[in-house]
Amino acid sequence: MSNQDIQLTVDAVVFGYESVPRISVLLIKRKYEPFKDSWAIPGGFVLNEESLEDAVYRELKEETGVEIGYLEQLYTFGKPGRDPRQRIVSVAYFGLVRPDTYKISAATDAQEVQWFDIHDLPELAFDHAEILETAIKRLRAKITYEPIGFELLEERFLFSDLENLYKTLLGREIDRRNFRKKIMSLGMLNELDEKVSKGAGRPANLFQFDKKRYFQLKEEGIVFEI
Amino acid sequence: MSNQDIQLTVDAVVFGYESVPRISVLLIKRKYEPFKDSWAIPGGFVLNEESLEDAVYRELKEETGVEIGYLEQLYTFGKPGRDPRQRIVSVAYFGLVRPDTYKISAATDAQEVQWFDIHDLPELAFDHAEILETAIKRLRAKITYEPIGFELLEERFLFSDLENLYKTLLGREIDRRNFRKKIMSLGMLNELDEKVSKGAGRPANLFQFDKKRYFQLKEEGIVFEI
DNA sequence: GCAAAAGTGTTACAATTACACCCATGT
DNA sequence: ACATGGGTGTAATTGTAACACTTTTGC
Repeated sequence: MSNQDIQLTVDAVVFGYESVPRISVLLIKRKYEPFKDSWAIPGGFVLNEESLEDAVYRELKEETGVEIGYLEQLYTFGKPGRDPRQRIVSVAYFGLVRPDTYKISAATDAQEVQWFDIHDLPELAFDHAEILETAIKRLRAKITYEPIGFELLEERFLFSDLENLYKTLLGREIDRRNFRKKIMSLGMLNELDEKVSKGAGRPANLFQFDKKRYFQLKEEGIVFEI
Repeated sequence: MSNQDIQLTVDAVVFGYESVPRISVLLIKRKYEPFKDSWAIPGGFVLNEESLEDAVYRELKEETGVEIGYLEQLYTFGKPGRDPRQRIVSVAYFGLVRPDTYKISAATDAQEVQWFDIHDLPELAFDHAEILETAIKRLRAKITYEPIGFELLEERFLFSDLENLYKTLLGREIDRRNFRKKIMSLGMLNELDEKVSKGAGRPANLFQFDKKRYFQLKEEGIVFEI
């Protein structure tokens, strides 16, 4: 009927955030040809009876041990020749994980898995550089109009963490006062009654993103926007 | 290596605009099972050596005669069971055509091809209702932050056409004066020295979208936004 | 001369930006 | 007491929203 010899894979571009601060991405070192020993985005073939999302979760778990918190479809890459052996079309996803997951997987170093600063990347296999670039663009754009930044922070976080995340990701200075006013005026953050000291300086309050409230507000047509 | 029996297709959700006004979408009536005689989004199998985009252009041309002006990837649909016979993953695209193309293809009615008002749709085959819904959402969202509306109008158009397009697509009234001020302040439209009369009322000026200027402004960080 | 659509400005209000000092803690 | 990061308010500017009358044509 269609005389096709096209294979289907999924790839997962997973980002993390450390308060160094840096945005990092999870890569694996390939064990087999082609591109043996090159770094690559984790991923693999989709099984006959599993959904694309299931395939991403499975591959990611198998290859890196990471369980993802936030995941969305990014783009489908299908140029002939992107894999030197055969025609492979890959549905790329883009995901975010919290620092706790982050540390665990960096420790689970049995396989060759590593977090890389997105500003200090190795050469990548296949067209993975392009995929990664697409994902970074999406991430940067998306934190300004959807509250996905919180998926990169611990559940309870300092306001300064949020601020630094935005500064790092947007690559520019942010006015602390205005940023705080804006975020607070959205009414999606709960201020907790707990303070944390980072060793130096005045202890800071912990905050929590209120997902329920966010969806309520979204219903009412109020949109997240920085 | 991967024991896959997944087939890959592309689908093209193509929108047009008539100054009735209505937004319409191009559908075909299926000739074969499954869903024989149902309406469906045009599309088909990707050939082994062609890119996904090439496949969309080809299928669309073959099935509807339409040559697309604007095309972008929409989303990839891959749930098992979306095709009753076999596992098929479909990369959906979303496209826009100008009214001239529009009329030609509506006339080229040899095959069962038809434009449907997006508010008056037939039952659709497979999961095509979901695909179409995704595409409509994207279109609605996108005209507010990218100048793709112009791809639905003739190259030279009346300001009122643009206004009606936005009114129709956004489904709400627009203040004519504010809309004009805003669009004009972007500096992406050329006002031509030609007037057109629509039978009744004062003749209106023709306008043209200045793509070069748009890309210049985009470089400078000025963004289109309504 | 009247019906129909095009064209145009001003004012009130809301949102955004710019900007600097005091506070609470650890050492 | 000083170094460090946390927390806060106001004024100027800019952008957005609301609003109605005049102009040009066809009939």
